[in-house]
Parts: sequence; structure tokens; C-alpha cells
Amino acid sequence: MPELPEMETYKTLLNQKVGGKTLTGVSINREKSINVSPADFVNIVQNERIEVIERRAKHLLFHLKNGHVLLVHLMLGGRMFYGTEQEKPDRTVQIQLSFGNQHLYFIGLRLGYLHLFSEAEVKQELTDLGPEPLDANFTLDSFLDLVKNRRGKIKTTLVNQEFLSGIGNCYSDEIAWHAQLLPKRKMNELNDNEKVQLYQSIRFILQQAIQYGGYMDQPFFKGDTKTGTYDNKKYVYGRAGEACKRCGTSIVKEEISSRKTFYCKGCQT
DNA sequence: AGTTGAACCCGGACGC
DNA sequence: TGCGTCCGGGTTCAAC
Repeated sequence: MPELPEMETYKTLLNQKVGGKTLTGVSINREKSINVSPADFVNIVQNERIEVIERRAKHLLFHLKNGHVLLVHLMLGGRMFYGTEQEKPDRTVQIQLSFGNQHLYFIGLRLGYLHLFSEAEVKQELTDLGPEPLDANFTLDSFLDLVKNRRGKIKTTLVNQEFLSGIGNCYSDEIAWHAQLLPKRKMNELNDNEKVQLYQSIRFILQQAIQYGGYMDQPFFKGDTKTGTYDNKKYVYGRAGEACKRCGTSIVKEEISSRKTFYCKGCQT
């Protein structure tokens, strides 16, 4: 499931591919994926130019010239592909946005969606999100302040979108491993050094994952070599039974707060 | 404030 | 090849 680094990668590539382009066609194959009637959706979106694509947490915002915004959340299993009819993967397409003979395909949307809002409405939709962990304003001091009243586990706190936005199941494990902390440790039981380390690991892991194009291994377009190269860089997530890259101990998989969690018993404490 | 559990959704993996 | 069954998992919401 795409998290911050995956959406950041999509954002960069989308701006290159469709930023400034005009939507020539819209095809809605699954009405549940949108929040207005298909007719209204087409009326507002068709022949409109996409000015810029922005990311907020795990969402993407397609800003249209007419002031409307397409708010995308891929949730689980959702993905996008850009290319011609021939290049598109052999998968069910829920929504298709066309730019001449090139199309942006939304695939695997189940709980994921493409909602149409005004600028004011979209702002309202995103009000409950916590800070962006990679924002320049998100300093060590602001992190320590944020953590002050937290008593939950590292794992559940990191994936809480109201605490920090954009971190999901995969990167919370990667961050805890990098910080050498057990995911089930309580926030309020961390000492100052551990809190500082956690902050630094959040920034490091997310930045590194973006640099490697995230871990979604399906290409965004034909010939895409950027997307998904973090997949074989992963330290713990999905590596149960494999050797820890730091100490060699076998990585374990355990359910923590009803979430699949991976960590190393050898070097995380 | 934290935790748990259910509901949402359906493509695709799996079993026979 | 085909049919039935069940899983995954971010988010929301209710209950404790």
C-alpha cells in the first residue's frame, strides 16, 4: 500500500507527464470511486487543464485550472499507470483520465478514491492530518513537543495520521529498525537520546525511500526505472526469516495492535 | 489518550 | 478451464 515516499514518487512523475496538460477525456468504470455523479464529474473535469499535482500525506491533489481539485487516495492495492492503450497493464481499470492518446489509469481502487472538491472543501478534508515529517518546519523541537503527551507504542503512534502524516505499515517498521527501537516500545518510556534517534530515523528513512522511488515495484510508465527501487533496500518489512542487515539475526514477523510488524530481536531494544 | 474490533471493498490468489 | 472462497489493510467509527 502506497505511503508517503510512493506518493511523492508518483507526484514527481505525474508533474512531468501530465502537469500543464489538458484532460481530453474521462472514463468512470466504477462510480463508487468518485463522490459526485459521473455526469457532474465529466462536466467539471473534461477539457480542463491540470495546473500542478501536489502531495499531502498519502494523498495527491490534482489542481485544475477552474479551481477544482481531484483528491486521490490509493488506499490498499491502488496504483496508477500512464501510457497508451497498448502499454497499460492487463488489469481492471476503475477510472481513466485521457490526454490525447496517452491515458492515466487508476487500477486496483477498492477503498481508494478520486474525489472532486473545491479548494475550500479539500482543505476541510485534510484538516485532521498531522504535520508532514519532511517539511522544513518539522524540526527536532517540534517532534519532541509532539511526542510529549504520547503514551502509545512506537508502531501505532507512527502510523497515526493525526500524529504525523504519511507513514504507514511498511515505513513504521523501517524507521523503528533504523532507530534500533522495538516497535512495541512505549513513546513515554523512551529516553531523550532515543527520541532524538527516532526523529532522525523518520527523516532518514523517508528521504532515502523517496530517493529510491519507494517500494511499489510496478512501473508508472513503460521504461520507468525510478519507481520501486527501494523494494530491495528494505531492512525488515516483508523480510521474515531473512538475516538482519545490521546484526544477522533472523527477522521476525509479529502482530502488534492487529498490524503485521517486522523487526529484529538482535539489535532493536 | 489508547486499544480493540468491525465495516468498508473486490481483485486476485488459492483450492479443488 | 472454471467455479467458489477468502484474504488484505488504511481509514473511520463506536465502545470501553
